[in-house]
Amino acid sequence: MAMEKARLRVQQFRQREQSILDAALALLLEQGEDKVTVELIAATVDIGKGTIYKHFTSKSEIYIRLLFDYQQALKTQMEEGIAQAAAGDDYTAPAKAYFVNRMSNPVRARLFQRLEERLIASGDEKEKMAELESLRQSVFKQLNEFFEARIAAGQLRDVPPYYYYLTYWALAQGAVELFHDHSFSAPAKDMSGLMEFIMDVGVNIGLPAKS
Amino acid sequence: MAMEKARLRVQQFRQREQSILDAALALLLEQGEDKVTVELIAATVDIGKGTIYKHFTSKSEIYIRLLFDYQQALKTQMEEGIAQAAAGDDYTAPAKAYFVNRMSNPVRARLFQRLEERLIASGDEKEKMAELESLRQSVFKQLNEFFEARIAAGQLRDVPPYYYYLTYWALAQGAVELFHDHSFSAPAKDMSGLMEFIMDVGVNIGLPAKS
Amino acid sequence: MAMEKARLRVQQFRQREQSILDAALALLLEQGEDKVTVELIAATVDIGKGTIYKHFTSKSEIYIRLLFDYQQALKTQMEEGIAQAAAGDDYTAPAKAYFVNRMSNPVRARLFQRLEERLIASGDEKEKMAELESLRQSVFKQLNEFFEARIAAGQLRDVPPYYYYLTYWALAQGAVELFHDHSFSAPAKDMSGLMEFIMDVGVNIGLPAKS
Amino acid sequence: MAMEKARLRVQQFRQREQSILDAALALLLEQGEDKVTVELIAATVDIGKGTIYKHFTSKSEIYIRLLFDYQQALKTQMEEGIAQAAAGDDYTAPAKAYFVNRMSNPVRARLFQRLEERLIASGDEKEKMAELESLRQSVFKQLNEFFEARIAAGQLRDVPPYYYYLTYWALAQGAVELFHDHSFSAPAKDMSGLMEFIMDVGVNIGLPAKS
DNA sequence: TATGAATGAGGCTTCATTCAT
DNA sequence: AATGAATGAAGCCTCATTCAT
Repeated sequence: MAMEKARLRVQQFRQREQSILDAALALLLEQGEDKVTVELIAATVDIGKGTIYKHFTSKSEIYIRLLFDYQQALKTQMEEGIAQAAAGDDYTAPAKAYFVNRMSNPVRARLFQRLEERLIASGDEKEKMAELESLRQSVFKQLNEFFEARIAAGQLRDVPPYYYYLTYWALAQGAVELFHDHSFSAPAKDMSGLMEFIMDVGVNIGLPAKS
Repeated sequence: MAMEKARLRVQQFRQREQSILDAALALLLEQGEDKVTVELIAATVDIGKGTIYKHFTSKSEIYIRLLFDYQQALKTQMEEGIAQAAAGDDYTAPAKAYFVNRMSNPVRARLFQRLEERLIASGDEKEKMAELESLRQSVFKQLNEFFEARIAAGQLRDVPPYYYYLTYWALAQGAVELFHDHSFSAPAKDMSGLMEFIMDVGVNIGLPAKS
Repeated sequence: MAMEKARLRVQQFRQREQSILDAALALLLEQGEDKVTVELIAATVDIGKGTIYKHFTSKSEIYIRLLFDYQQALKTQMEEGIAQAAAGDDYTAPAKAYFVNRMSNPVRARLFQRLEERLIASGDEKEKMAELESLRQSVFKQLNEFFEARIAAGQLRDVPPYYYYLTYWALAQGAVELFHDHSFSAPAKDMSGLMEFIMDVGVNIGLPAKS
Repeated sequence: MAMEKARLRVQQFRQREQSILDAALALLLEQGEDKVTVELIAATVDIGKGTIYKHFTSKSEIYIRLLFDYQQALKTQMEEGIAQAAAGDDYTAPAKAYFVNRMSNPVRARLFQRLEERLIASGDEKEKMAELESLRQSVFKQLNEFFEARIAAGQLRDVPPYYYYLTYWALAQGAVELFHDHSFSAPAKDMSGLMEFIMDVGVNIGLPAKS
């Protein structure tokens, strides 16, 4: 009975932690990094300022947690994409997985890019940032192997394998920026057509000429 | 005599204005947006902080001026590229012009991207921002015509013309980010090879299959 | 049976109280007044923060209890010293008792000095502080009588008796500070020799010229 | 004319700086270290909070400045005392100079003792603290020479010279504490008599037995 | 009774902008 | 016109104490 209560408490605590993270993310997406203060997050969750610091040691740590969660999800999706490509014959699966992840919420993709930079610039929490980095590197490694295999099989032009996924990264990142930038909403009313076009460019990179 | 003096004074005033802009840009490139304060700019130019406010009504206005100057230069280069393509037979000239401009100084490209967002987010100086926007739209219009002509000539796949230049924008913007992000410095030691690869992808977008 | 349980509980409660006091003192000595938070004390004793407030109404009260315990021990030692002086012929016993008490743990002596001041400054718990004061006054009274007797016996210069013990207090207190201050660790490598010298100065205060 | 104005400005700036220091010192003396906030200082001088930071980089720097000014004055007085002793035959001049300085304002003496500790504990401004230390060491050196000479002349017991001035320091410091501690105001109504008594103890330390 | 999550006043510091000289 | 001292809102973080469970 007492243990149940304790468990409940822990659960509530975790839920609140998640509320803070959710609120922080929502605010960041809506209002941008500069406008989001600890006080605002607290007010949004409807808790006291100090409570935030029971869950996170600093504002930076909130950001780190958000980054981790995002990176973790991305990694999972990428691995699924790679596995799918290895199993079947849809060689474009990793590329698509990446693109879909980034473009399913470009504002978010962009936000995390910014947050990470900011954390690196601030020099805070270097250890955590290193962990985050290793998470990413593990995905790179798998991509490297994937592209090496395709090059070896003569399915792609013979350039360093990272050319492929970094170009792809650039294209997706650029698409994210494109989507975000309001200047382009005027000419490009057909946003989803454009995104498909870009994705098509991406998945065909390095492929031998179509017949 | 008095008029000469006045003219001289006006000239000095203009020069000082340029010094402020130059110093601001240099500092922003070196130290990043967050570290550059009005005081720092003034100290760098070796003038009083108050003097800055004789030239610009706010810090934002300095940013706007920088953005204008950059956008103007970009426009000029793009127009040259388009003219070249119209005259000769290097259809890739506009694409290259754009890519070269962005990649010749990726840090700067990135900075301006950021500054513009920040200004938009802050809601300051909306009128000036609109002017900036119309500058960009004028380039878009020319690009639109250029690509429409090429599509009409059967040289490119028949998709809305803005697909081309926006995809190109995305690729270049992504390359800028790629260049900046330190995560990639590890895998990609051959940065210039990679950039060429990306540019190659860009200029070949929409071209019929190579033989 | 129920009574036994109750008694046991009371005993545990008392023990816990002592644990809190012990931990608080240890932490204060190790880390200094500023670094010791209620949370830290609770964590050290391995109890909840709230529990502390079942034993003490405030952080100040913990300090007060520590002061009391210390003052009580000091009083006992002083009374022994005075008794010894009254019985035998070692007239320096009270002085030595005091000095030994203070110097046996100068860090502690200093800490209590500080704590008391802080409490006075804060104006908290004035009643308790008055009690503490009366404890000290009772020692003063005995010392007064002791020195009066020695003056009457012509063994000491005829000045108000409190001159003696207050001067002695000052010397010991000064020695405590001296011991603490790192500026002096350089010149005074021979700390224990110095302390003996000071004690010697102390016990000889007011004595007739040596032959 | 312009230069005069500029000079006037600088002078006013300095005066304000001094006002801040004066106010800070006064508040520290009246209310104790814990109660003095940057905001309070600003309000006392009747300036904005931010203005403080035009004069000092941090709260710690204010404290450092106060410490320096005090230490400098003390040094000057000590050197005069030593010079006087060297010239004439009042060998007690240094001791008296020190005692007078400390006791002329015991609350202040105590405050500076505390401030210095606090700064050392915080680890802030280590360089400045080192300078302060060297200021003190220079006085020590002179005292060392003074006492060495007196020992060599057979005027004092042959113990390490620093025994003398450190014991003296301890006595004065203890007197400062004594003066401050309200517990003693009750028994010792004749405070100035007591202080004289203590000073007498001090200047006679190590002297051969009086005849 | 024991707990520890929640609180929020209060502290330090930064910096764009103003304004008197 | 040029200056730079002054301003104060706003941000992050700490910690003694309270209170619902």
